[in-house]
Amino acid sequence: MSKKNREKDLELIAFGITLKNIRKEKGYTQEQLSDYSRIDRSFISELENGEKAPTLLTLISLAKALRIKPSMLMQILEFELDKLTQK
Amino acid sequence: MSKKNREKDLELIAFGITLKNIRKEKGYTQEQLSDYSRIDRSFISELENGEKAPTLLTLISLAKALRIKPSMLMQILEFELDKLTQK
DNA sequence: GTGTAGACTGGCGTCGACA
DNA sequence: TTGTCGACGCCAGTCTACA
Repeated sequence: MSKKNREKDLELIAFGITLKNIRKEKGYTQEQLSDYSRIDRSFISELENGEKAPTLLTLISLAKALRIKPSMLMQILEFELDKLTQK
Repeated sequence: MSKKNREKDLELIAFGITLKNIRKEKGYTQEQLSDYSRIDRSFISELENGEKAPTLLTLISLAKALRIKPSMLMQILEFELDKLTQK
């Protein structure tokens, strides 16, 4: 549809917030998470800022590295998304 | 690396099974799900057969079309994945 | 420790068609 | 109704580098 005004998707913003929060709770740096998940650090940075959309496999890799279930990650994402859409 | 005989990822197989099961439970055809989610029908077919990996946005679109929470979809995926890895 | 930019490769996702 | 095929655009994801 109207992709002219490329504003970032709220889902990606919510995912970024979720990822960053969990990472910090676990006390990891982006670089450590990159090592554990084998996802490029610069890409993790972009994910946390809601600039890119991960694939399912990337999502699962990150969840594993964070020792959290993907479904739990999605639950938190939904929670963050609610907060964003209520504003 | 370089697996000549590209065996499919178990995660994608599990996702495909999950997607197909939920779709059938809702009584949708691939074409109907395609209309609701605005994902190409041929791509949905490939997803159900574990041949492709969806992005997070595609995953959420499909979940919405199926009137199920993404976190619930992931829970079922984890269940199916357990069944696959136990064999 | 993080954000970003550029260049690059592979694969996500679309479209049309046919069994 | 679904699987698959070919063609293709665009973006996921990598890598290097710098503030």
